[in-house]
Amino acid sequence: MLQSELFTKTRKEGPKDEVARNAQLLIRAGYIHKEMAGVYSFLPLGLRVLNKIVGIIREEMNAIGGQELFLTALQDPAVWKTSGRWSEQVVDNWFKTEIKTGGAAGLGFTHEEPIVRLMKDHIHSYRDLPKFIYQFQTKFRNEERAKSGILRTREFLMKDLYSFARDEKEHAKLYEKVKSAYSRIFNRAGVGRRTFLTFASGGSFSKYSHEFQTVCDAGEDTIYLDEKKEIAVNKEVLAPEVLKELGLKREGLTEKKAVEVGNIFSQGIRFSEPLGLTFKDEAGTEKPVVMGAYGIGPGRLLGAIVELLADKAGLVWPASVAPFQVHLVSLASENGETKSSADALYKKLLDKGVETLYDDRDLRVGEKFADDDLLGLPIRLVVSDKTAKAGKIEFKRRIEDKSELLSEAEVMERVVSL
RNA sequence: CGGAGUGUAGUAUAGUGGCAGUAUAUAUGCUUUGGGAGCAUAAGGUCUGGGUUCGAUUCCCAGCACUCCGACCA
Repeated sequence: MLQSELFTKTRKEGPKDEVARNAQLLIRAGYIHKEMAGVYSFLPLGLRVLNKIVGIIREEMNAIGGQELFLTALQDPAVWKTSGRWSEQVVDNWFKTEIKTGGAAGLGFTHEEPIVRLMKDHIHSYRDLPKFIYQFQTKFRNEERAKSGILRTREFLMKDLYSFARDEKEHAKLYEKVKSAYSRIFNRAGVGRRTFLTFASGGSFSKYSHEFQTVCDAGEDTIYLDEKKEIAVNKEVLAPEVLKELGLKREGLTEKKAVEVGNIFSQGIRFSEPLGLTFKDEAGTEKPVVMGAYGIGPGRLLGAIVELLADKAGLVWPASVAPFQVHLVSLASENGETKSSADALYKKLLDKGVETLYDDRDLRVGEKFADDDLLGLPIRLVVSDKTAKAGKIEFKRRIEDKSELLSEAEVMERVVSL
């Protein structure tokens, strides 16, 4: 894409109404726009990152047999009344609204109720199980306090996966599958080294749930991490008997702030029973389906990546989620020979399928490089009179300080293999 | 929901009970081109409503918005 045509502008200074580093940088770089407290729009660059993250999650969900669907954001009160979760006393962060012709609708904060009701039409026999069903859907939560930039918002995209199993034993297998899929997702998204499986409170149907916590100072959660075993315990369940059960020693744990980028939990028959999602087993006995629910917030994960990897100069994206792989920066004046060779290189990169943002703007070097650092694309290629004279192209990685002069063939080889 | 704070130009910031300033961004012209250069000109602003006052952007009250700390987070 031509940067001269990109409608978003970078800013030298961050907004005064944000403190969180993720929002500061993402707004400065033109990736997101704040609509209201806790409500953010994604602009072209931000949307590209978000879609990359969604793509990774989708691949891993499909790899374990997940089937994608798209439920509605508007929720029918009836099914929520059946489960008991329409009540403000039970769930206090609903956004509710009225239907013109009478009645009400809620904006979904999760989707167990509608998916269970939906699955009743399709699951009748043990032959119909097990199943993994998932979606990417905007969730609405009327948080009393939005904070931490895009890490905790009132409207956000969520990948929610639901598992349906015949019994606890089968459920346990599904649960483990998701656990490993999640590890792959966070590895691929570039935060794997600092993201840890964390034991958290499980609710009424299992002793623990599991969270995936990315350690960084911006995190809202406090976890106790065993760096060697690479597992952690959420502060909410930290107790001597828990540590004993998990084989952890208090002395071996360090307290860390972390962002909950994913969670997985067993739900047993909490929803299938009241809503009547049952199947007949081999003996013809009617049984409630055993469920699990598994969430990842792609937007929050995006924010966590920023928090974890960004530096003083700006954003830093792993290649797997970067909006473009290459930032081609032309330092040539308009309509010269050097400009032509930069244009030609851009075309070659596109022909090779290399996602390239081409800074073809007629600006001074300082501003161009400052923008380059801020935008955080993995590789910067510079074409200038200097490089043209040497018959080379300057190659620099965002995470390194050094740059090197390479031939076009060498450059192509490196960027195509990304 | 409890506590604290802040609202001045697109953005970021000064300042004052009496004509509201700077930087940056924007527009135009000239100069300039390896780390946000320079000169000139132009356009652009006191959150909303009430009160005190001859006069309020400034003081007071309310509202709204935003931020931070805490509580909450299925």
